[in-house]
Amino acid sequence: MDFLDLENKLKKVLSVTLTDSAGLMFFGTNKYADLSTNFLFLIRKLRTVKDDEVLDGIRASVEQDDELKESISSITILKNGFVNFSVSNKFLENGMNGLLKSGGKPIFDNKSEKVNVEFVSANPTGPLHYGNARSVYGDALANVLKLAGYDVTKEYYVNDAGNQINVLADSVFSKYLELQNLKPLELTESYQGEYITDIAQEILNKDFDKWNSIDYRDYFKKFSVECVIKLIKEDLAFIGIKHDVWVFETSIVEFVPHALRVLENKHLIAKGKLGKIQSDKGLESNEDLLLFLGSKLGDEDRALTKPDGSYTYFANDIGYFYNKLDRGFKWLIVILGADHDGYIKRLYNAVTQLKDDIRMDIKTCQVVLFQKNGENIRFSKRLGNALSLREAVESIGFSVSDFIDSNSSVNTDSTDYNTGKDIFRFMMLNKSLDTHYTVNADKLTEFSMENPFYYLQYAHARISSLVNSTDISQQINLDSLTDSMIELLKLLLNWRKCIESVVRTLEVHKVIHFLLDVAEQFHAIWNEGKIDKSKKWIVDNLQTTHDRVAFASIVGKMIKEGLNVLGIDAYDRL
RNA sequence: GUGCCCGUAGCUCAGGAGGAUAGAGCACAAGAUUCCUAAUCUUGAGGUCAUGGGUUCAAAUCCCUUCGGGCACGCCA
Repeated sequence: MDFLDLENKLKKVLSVTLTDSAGLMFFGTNKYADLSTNFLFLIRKLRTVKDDEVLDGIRASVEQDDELKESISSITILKNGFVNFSVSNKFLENGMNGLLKSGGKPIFDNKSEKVNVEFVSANPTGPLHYGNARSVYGDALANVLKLAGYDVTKEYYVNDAGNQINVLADSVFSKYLELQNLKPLELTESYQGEYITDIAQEILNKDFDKWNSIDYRDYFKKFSVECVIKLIKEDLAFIGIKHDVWVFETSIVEFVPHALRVLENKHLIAKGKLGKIQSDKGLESNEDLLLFLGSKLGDEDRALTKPDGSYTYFANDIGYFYNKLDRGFKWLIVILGADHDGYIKRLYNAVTQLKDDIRMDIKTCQVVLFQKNGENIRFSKRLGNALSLREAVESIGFSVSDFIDSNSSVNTDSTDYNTGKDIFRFMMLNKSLDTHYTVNADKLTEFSMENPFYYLQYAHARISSLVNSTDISQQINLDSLTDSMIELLKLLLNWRKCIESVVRTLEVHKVIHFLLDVAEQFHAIWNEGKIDKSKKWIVDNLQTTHDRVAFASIVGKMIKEGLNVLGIDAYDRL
């Protein structure tokens, strides 16, 4: 039993007297109480009541439920109208020993619902760049959902069928010619960057001269995409991401007709003209196209075919999501870049029409702005001047190493950790996806050393040093804890509530903020012990010491579990 | 012009299914360690929550106006 359970139980009891429980809210541990509710405000709206009578009513309800009765020690109503609950020592002690048993891991029922989380899905035309930084959010979100009992699949969709793949193939081929001192292609559009040369060189090393004479494209496409995907996988591994499934656009086109048939049966497809033809791209003729009638769903009509009869990207996407549903997923989550914002509406409209009783959430991440010398940096993948994801991560890791080397009091064992990856993930997961986040490149060191990352790690390291020297049994007595420790315990009992909130809002950064709150209280308690010896974790009394250290171990495990869910290591030493 | 996101302390950002005196880190000022890791803690200063209206017992939070910034507005992907 923790605060999540307590709330749910109280909600059930209290909503009986309300016609509509939608507005019934609970406020977690605050300076007024362990748990508060706006119940009285709501009941006042329904009828004129006397506060005391409402209070008696609540007390009577609580009395009738054994668990509530045991968990709640007092209920009061303040003049301003909040109903405040205090929890009993029994609740705290039971909750604490529950946490001890579960080892910091929030326990949820197995929901066994299949969830697909698609993220990154960058076009396979080059290594990942800094703009893909926020993809770790999708990774962490998938982890949290897994923790909350869902059957989660992390997926990457590879757009290996579009025109930009032709551009990639041409770029590589052109470089391939150049390496042989032959005349390169004259391309209006091409990808630059070392990796293009690397790929071309690799083909050259294999002595594939024959491709000069016949249609080179198919071969160069296939080979180049393979190479680039390898690069992308390495980049992802570098920041701790591994997708469960990679789906190729070329492999799902067969599903497109099936998907379109479903929409057709719902009269959402028709032949027609869009009437918005630009005349400068050789598309003067306004031919009849297959259209998705988004106008029926609050959007605009969208083309499903091109004049040559082939499917548009949109049509292929519908086929792809049909395929996802075909694989049994009930909840589809997609993390897109802000530049795909205008695409969301049509995708959502089409996909949610494919099947009943599914849930779809499309989240966009706003751009991470990168500043150097006080100026914003713009990147272009085409020009090859993009700061790569890898460079960004390494630069963080290196600045940390530099600091460690120059500071003799620091234990250099920490170089065992992939600090760059960990800090990078922490930075990205610490902010809401909606925020327009600015990273100052000139202050990467500052970001490394002054950011809350180490604050949190330091708490974990301190706990590790305590726990290592003590054997921990299965039982902790509440009496052994100081008041501040009990306050911290109350916070810990909100852990599942935090996870539940992430599941509801899909906002992973709440996890870090929760952990930082925990660390803050922990550090404060630690320093109390410096002023008052009786408040230290390790004291003269053996039993007290055991109980306190055991409690600290819960805090440590929770921090570790929380960080691990986010794909970040918890450090035992700094 | 239209759509989405944002505007909270000097800076970077939390808080946002409405709720009690608006928070953190950095930067700034002053303190704390003979003893569990001072990468810590305590205290201080710093705010018209962009603006103007509306809904409500209650608005940083919800709705509308205006202003400012970001990202998009193809039969490309």
